[in-house]
Amino acid sequence: MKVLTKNSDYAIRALLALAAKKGSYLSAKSIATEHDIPYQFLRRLLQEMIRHDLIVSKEGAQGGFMMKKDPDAITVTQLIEIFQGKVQVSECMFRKQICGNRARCVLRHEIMRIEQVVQSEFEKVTIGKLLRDLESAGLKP
Amino acid sequence: MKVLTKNSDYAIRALLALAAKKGSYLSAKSIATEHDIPYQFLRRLLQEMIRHDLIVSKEGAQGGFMMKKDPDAITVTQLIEIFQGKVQVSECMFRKQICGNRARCVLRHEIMRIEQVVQSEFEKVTIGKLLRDLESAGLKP
DNA sequence: AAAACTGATACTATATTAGTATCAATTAAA
DNA sequence: TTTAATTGATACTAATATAGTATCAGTTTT
Repeated sequence: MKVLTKNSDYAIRALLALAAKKGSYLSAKSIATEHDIPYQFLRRLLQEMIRHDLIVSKEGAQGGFMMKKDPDAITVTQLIEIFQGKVQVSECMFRKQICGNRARCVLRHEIMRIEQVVQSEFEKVTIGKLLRDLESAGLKP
Repeated sequence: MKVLTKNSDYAIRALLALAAKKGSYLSAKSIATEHDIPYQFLRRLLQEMIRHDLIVSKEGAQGGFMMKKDPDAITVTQLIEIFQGKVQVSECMFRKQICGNRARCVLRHEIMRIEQVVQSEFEKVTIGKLLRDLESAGLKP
């Protein structure tokens, strides 16, 4: 079971790069080569992040992408939701015979509790936090 | 992001059925029809669970499957590991440029911490617990 | 005008998940 | 002792998700 797919993985890395160069434009190409992310793949991810208002772009030569949203306000949960869909333990694990009536389904509570825990753990991790962790270790993203 | 696939979902439901009828054999067919699980699919899951010593089988007419391991000793984590592989947040999210040296990678700690939380949450949920929850709600699995 | 870019979108490849089919061997019961 | 009900083993197909590639039009700087 893999929690983060390449989508989210690459997106996080690209955001770290942009957050580190806050205020200036980075081209998709430079991010792709520096972080070893497939170029066209990355471009799609960047565009998706524009649609979600995390970053902005500038077209043309010397153009590129720049951070828009506060890195501390971007959580891993959000990125997972964008690129892998909302975290859900099971669509409804207890259907039909077992759970004809959802309201009565005690198991749903258990499952939903775990969903909450997983989500809240990922919510603690923001791009800003990851960046500071990296910097305090003397690594640049 | 879907945490439980059909594999695990069906396996859990089958185990609940077996745990409820502890001591007697239930055929794959009866479990499949009662719980609306595709018959041949279920058979493969049951065989996999035999290999992992969770249940035993008896061949021939009136044969079937029976609980072997204590339901309280079967965690959802184990089932996820059997049917979806070990829980891992990312293979190694921070490779190459960022993390040429794994030991130095502070982010790995963050990621591994979340892995631990996710796993331990699922470890709290055993088949035994789920069964009792169901029963105390007046539902039979 | 050319080069360096993004926007949009279509396409292919690979892996995972889900489900089906088949045949041999075993056991209980008619 | 034959038949029906079952598991064991395994091969196969279908659907979906993930990963990656390609192309062309439009924009901006040089």
